[in-house]
Amino acid sequence: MRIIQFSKSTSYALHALVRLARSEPGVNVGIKELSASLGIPESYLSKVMSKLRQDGLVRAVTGASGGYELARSPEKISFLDVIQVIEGRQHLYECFHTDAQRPSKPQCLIHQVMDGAEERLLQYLREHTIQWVLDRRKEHEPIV
Amino acid sequence: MRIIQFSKSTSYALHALVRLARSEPGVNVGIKELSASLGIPESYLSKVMSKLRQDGLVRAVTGASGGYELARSPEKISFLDVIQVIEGRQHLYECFHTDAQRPSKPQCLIHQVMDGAEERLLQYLREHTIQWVLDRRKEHEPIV
DNA sequence: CAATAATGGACATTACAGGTCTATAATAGT
DNA sequence: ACTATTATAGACCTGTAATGTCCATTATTG
Repeated sequence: MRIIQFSKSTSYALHALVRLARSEPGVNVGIKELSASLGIPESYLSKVMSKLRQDGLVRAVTGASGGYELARSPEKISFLDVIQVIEGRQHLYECFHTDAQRPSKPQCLIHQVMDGAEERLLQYLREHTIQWVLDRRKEHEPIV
Repeated sequence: MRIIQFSKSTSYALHALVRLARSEPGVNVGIKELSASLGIPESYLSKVMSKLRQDGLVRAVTGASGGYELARSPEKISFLDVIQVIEGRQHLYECFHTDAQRPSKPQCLIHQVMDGAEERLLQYLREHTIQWVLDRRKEHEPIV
């Protein structure tokens, strides 16, 4: 049965963004340094970073001494932002009979419950940002 | 990237359970009737029902005039129960570096956020049961 | 014994996650 | 201008999971 779990790419993206948020502003971090410090395959991480750039979460500079930096401040990048870029914006649940039988008719009750559950999930992810991680990070021993 | 969405099987299972909950107690509903009334391929639905039986959500009787019935009352079957049977009990998130580098060490902060989000989701699914659907069903026109 | 019905296994198909490699374009330093 | 550096986009490969079908077996009722 389908694995209901965020992809590795999401994990990669989140860690990369925290890493970028920790570097001096205005300093580009190259894919080599990024992948080495996080332990992620370089060629694959570059795909993920490309996607983050296309969706406006990071800026990229090509050429010597180029690299990546955050496109906006860490408190403006929520977990939900990152997840939606990587995983897409599909809903958590789709009734097997949607589209076919009811074009935008009132949802069935099962569907309503699932949408309610999704909203709880999204709300929490919306409320937590990269900055949240940075703040907590100062307190404990620096895990990530 | 991996689709973060419940499988069709989960949708099948939820609809089937609501259907069983609506039938007279003590009456077995056969796979033919079940699949016909829901519009689900019979051979595939039987797989799903088998799984529900193995995990104790329904009882099955083989042989003539056999079929399925709920193993316990609808208010004791939560959405979470069903989902965990079908999708498994994996966590919504796994850091790409778990196991390998930190055997049961304190989670990284990203992990903590994701676990928090998961808990909100699970809580909502735990609070909504098959009976919840039956109750609401009486009010509106019977959608599902 | 015969008809009915669930079970379990094998199997086919499709899609996608994860990953690699390469050619191309852009940039900084010499 | 040349060269080294770096991101980008594309093609390609592999394994695995979701969906679904089919069949042989087992169990139950009449």
